Amino acid sequence: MLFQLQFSERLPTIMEELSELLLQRRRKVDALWEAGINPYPNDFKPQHTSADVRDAYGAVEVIEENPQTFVVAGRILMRRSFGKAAFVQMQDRKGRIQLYLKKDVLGDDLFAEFEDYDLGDIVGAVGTPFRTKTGELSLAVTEIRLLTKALLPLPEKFHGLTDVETRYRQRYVDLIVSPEVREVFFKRSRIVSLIREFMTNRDFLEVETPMMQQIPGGATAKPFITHHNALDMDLYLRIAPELYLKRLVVGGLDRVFEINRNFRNEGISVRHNPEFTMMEFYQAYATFEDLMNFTEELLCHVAQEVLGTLDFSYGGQPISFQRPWQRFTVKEAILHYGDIDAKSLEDRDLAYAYAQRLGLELPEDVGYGRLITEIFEEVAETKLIQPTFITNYPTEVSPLSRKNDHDPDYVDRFEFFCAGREMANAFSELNDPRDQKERFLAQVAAKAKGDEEAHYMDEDYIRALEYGLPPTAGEGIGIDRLVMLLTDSPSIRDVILFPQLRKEAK
RNA sequence: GAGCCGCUAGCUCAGUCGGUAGAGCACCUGACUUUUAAUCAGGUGGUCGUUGGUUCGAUCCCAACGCGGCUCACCA
Repeated sequence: MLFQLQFSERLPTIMEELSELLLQRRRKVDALWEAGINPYPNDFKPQHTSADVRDAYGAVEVIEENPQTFVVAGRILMRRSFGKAAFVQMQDRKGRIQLYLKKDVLGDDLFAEFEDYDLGDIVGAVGTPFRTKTGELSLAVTEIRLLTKALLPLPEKFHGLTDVETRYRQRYVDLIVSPEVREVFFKRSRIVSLIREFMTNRDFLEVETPMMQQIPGGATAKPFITHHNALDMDLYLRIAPELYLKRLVVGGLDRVFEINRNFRNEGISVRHNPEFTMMEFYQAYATFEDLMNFTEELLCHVAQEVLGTLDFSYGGQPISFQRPWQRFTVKEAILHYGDIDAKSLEDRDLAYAYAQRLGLELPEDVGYGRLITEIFEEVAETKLIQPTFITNYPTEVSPLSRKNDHDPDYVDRFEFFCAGREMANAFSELNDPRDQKERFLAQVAAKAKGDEEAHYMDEDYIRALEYGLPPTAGEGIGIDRLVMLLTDSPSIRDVILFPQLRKEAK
């Protein structure tokens, strides 16, 4: 086995057109094999991380004579050599630690081997902590070993990797050299964990529902289509889990949540990736008003834990999560941020004329509900910098929401905005199967008229409602956008490890 | 899908009013046993995104295309 591996590794390199720089590294690997050294061993077990060293000695000013020995492993990022000694900066999953190597400690042979290491190589080292003249905590290395040879050189140490295309395509390089990028994804993981913990503590059950659906439902969006060969059936990648989660509430799982991907076949922008992560949750016997309070509690908890404060900034704008958060109805927001009086806004034709002045291109027979929703999005959405709940959405644009008891033209729904973006959408659920069927039929009619994003009829969902969905409120929170907000990231691509790009140009 | 901007060494960037390119880092050689973007001396490294066009000559001017960024449209 070892022989085969060495044999294959030592086959003459196919003469690709490689620069001298790249050929040098390959020759080093050949030389290692020839010297009987495996450049890719897998028998070194690190017992500590850089954080263990910091935790144990970071606060110790004067380190005693016989400190603890640490066994660490990581990637070499920097080296400063002095002939018979060298400083090396090594990075592992917890951060960076400086290693100090001396020829008289390592011996001539091992030191010579070390001198052939390159930036980017992965090494294992044994050493004891000490402080350098300048006070930096370092490990005085007694043993070091090459664990993985790197064939490609790392980006420059000072400017790092700034080419955004390379950062997204080769995220592995970005993560190696950009501590602030690592930090964003550590925070993302922490945010998701906190949400999961918060939900679980409130007795919500985490579930997973189909990503591949025969009828894409639960949102107004264009789906991706795929095909199952054995069933010879087209399937849609889900645009939302909503209808499945509510089926579970029918089934008696009356507090459920799911954190997972949705897929929407739409444009890509700093706010949109074709696949994105949502948390959706449903709570029986709750109303959309309960969920406003719930949302405040959840997001304040997450912000406090992740940032240590409720006051932070996004893109240079101060944001305060201090409660209570402001609340407007759709119409109040239009009147507040737009340039139309209350009486005119109530008049469909005058409102339509206003929409035209705003440059909105709407069909002449557009319904009043959709009309004022479009006006709201145009005049108010980007101005909602501080956390804001918007309520009183028209029934026309809310085919899955419960009608308001006092005004059936509006539904018991809110959307949550912050930093000028929609972050969440929630409503008391429509659980009257006959009403739901009529709403679906209206959507089907709209689809027949060419509305690509109108909902499909879902007969099984109606059947589920006929068994009885308890009074329920549900909400979806955009995780990527929340992470953007809490990490001050200008683009959704900065919070998604592998954002969608076109195929790489040759 | 449209508009604008960008693409030069492994990385970060200069540059050529058209005469086939430079720097810093990295790498190689040498000096150096406490550095912090270590320092000092010398050196290697490029089909200037791709394909055409104009021209005696194109990395530079023009066109198309590719990829990326931003804005707009669609949307969460």
